[in-house]
Amino acid sequence: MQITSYTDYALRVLLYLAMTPNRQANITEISDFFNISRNHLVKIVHQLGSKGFVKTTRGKGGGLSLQRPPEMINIGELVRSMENHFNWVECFDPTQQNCRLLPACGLKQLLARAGDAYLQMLDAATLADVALGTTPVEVAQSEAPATAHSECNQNQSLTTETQENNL
Amino acid sequence: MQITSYTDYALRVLLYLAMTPNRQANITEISDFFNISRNHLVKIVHQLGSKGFVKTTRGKGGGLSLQRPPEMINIGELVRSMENHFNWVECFDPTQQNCRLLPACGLKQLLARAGDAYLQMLDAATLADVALGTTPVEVAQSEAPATAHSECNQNQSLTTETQENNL
DNA sequence: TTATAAGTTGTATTGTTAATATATCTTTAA
DNA sequence: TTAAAGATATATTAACAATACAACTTATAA
Repeated sequence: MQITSYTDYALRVLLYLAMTPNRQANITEISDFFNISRNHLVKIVHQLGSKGFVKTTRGKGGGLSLQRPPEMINIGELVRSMENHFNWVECFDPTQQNCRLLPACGLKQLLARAGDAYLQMLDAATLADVALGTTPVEVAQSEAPATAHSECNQNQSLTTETQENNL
Repeated sequence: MQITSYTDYALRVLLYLAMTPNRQANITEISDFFNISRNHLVKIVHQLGSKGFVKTTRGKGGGLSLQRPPEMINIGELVRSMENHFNWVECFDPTQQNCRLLPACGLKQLLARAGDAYLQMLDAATLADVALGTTPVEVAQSEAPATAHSECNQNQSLTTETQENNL
C-alpha cells in the first residue's frame, strides 16, 4: 500500500519551495535536486499551480513559489488534491460494482472509516510542520509511538552541502 | 490509493466462509461465486492457510473453512498479513533511500502515523463485525443493485458501534 | 489399491497504469 | 526579437498486480 510518486514528488516540491522562500525556483532546478524526471515534474507543478498551491510565472525570469505561507498549506488537502482516487477496494468505484456481497457487506464502511482516519491525521499537519521535522502530535493524537518505525531511514549521512538552506 | 485485489479477495473468501459455517467450501465454488480467477484465488487461499486464517483439507471431500470463529479474526491482522508492504512513500523502503530531504523531513513520521491510524481502525473490527450474517445464497438471490452505498467515502456517519469486541 | 478430488507449487504471460520521454506550443523579461 | 521559462498533448516504457498454465502432492471413497 502506498502513495503514488506523483503525490510524493508534489510534496517534495512544496518542501523545496518552503526552503527557498526568497526567490523564484524553477522546475529544472528542482528535478535536478531530487534527481527525478523533469517531464514528470512539469505535470506535477502544473497541477500544483491549478490547485492553488504554487504560483507559476512564465517567461524569462519566471519560475515558481508557494502561493500561501507554509503554515497555510495543509498536507491532507494536498494529498486529496494529488491522489486521483481513494477506492480502497473495488466496490468504492461506482463503475465497478461487481462484488456479490455488496448489499450486505460491512467492509466498505469500515474501510471508509479507516481511510478517513488516515486523511484526518494528514489534515492535522501543515507544510510548515513537516518542513521543520516536527509533526503536530499533540494536535493529532497523543498515543504517539512517534518513532516506532525508526529501523530504516535514520542512517543516511546527509550530504551536508545539500540544499541551499533557506538562503 | 487502494488495497490490492489480492487482499480484497482474501477478505471476500473469509466473508464467504463465515457465511457457510457448517460445511467445507472449496476454491472452485468460491471463485465461481465471485467470478474471479480460480488460479489467483488458489494462491490467496494458500496464504490464508499458511497465515492461520483458514484450515485447508486436501483430498476427496476436502476444502476449506475458517480456522477460528469470525469473532476471533481481526481485519487489521488480515490486511497486515496480505498486503506485502506499507511503504507509503519511497523513503519507507530501506532499499530506496534516494530523497535528498531525508534527514530533515518530517513527512515520513506523519505518514507513518497516518498509516497507523488507518490500521488501528481496522484492528478494531473482526470478521464477525463486517459479515452481516447473510448467506451467500440470499446474497446471490437479491442481486439487485439497491446498494444504498453512496459512492464516495464521505458518507461516514460512523455507526457508533465501532465495537472493538474483545481480543 | 486405485481413481479422483482436492490443495500445493512454480513459472510464464497478460494487462493496467504510473512513470517517463519527446515534441511543440505560449508567454514574457531583457 | 530572442532566450528562458512554463503549458500542453501525445507517445513510450517499465513495474507489477493479475491471470493463466502446468505439473505436483495428498487424502479418501469406492
